[in-house]
Amino acid sequence: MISMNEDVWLSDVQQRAWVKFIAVVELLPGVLDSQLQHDADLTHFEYFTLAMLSEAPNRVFRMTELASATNSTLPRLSHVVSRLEKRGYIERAPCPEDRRATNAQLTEAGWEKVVATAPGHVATVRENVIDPLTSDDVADLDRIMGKMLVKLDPENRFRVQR
Amino acid sequence: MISMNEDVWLSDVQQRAWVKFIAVVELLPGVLDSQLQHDADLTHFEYFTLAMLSEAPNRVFRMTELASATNSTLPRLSHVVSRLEKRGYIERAPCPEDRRATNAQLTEAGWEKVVATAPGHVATVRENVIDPLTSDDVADLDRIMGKMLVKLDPENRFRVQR
DNA sequence: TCTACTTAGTTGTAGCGTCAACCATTCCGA
DNA sequence: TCGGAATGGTTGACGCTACAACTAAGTAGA
Repeated sequence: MISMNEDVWLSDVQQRAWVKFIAVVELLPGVLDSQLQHDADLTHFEYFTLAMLSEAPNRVFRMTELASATNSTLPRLSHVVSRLEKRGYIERAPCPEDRRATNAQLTEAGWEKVVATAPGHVATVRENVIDPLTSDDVADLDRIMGKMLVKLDPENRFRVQR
Repeated sequence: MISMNEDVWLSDVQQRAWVKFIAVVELLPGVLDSQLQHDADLTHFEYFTLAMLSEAPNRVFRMTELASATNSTLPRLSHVVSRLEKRGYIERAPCPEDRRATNAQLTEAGWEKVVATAPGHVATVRENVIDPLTSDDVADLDRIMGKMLVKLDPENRFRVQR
């Protein structure tokens, strides 16, 4: 587009990689969302929130921590937690140590929801992302995404192992 | 989560790659959107729509083709084109060959918008995606995303070179 | 040529995310 | 200890997307 000037646009090789990458970035969320919506009546973000809680000590997170772990803003998380609370998957409780803070606790029903939902979700991830790759590909993917994350998430809010 | 059973979840290596990858998939759209919103008052999808049109023969696409090229549904595209039309970047015209169809034509103002917006967008792509990678990484990224696309976009709606 | 089906596109509605405004609590310096 | 700033979180309004319903035009079979 515009010109192939290397200062303005990308080289052919870079361009081809970028076009494929952005296509995947656009397509993948839709695939994950439809499977979860269809099979569990959850958005991917809702599932991800429950999954993060399920891995936390005592299945509790403070809202700010949970927002960080899911890379969401606090308002977004607050809305989502409200919905999940209405459905009985999460309970809110004031944090004793800091009375400004709120703890989000995964309920038993929430835990069971994650357990019931995970296999289908994992199957979708396998089918679309992992299985098409060789083990060398997976290692390359890990390395490349790690490099991008340094730029995209310098504070490591997502708490990814680096 | 749940168990490390290989049939249900992923191996450690796969898990690490997946966690990083999904983090990038969540973070990248926000980065692209903020830059474009801030510098050009466009969403990434709006920019992408204009960019696809700018590369089309005569800068015209039928709505269905444009929806395919941008991987959007027709309703979504219709709304977006309506907005871009109000801003003078696109014009709609009935298609002479098939009177059901509508042609979306990039206007001169739309072309100039793309030309003015592209450098900042490309700089963002470079900074966050391309520059952190070696040329070997770029080649690996191209190969890996190509494999995923076979699953995610079997019809090649995105019309990516394979 | 009549009818039923398919294709192309638009519109309205409901739901989710962003942003700004707001309240409560805690921290910190004078 | 008092007042301002920073932190933690919620709420409401607005904008964008998905979904469903709808119109219009083309297609295919009897």
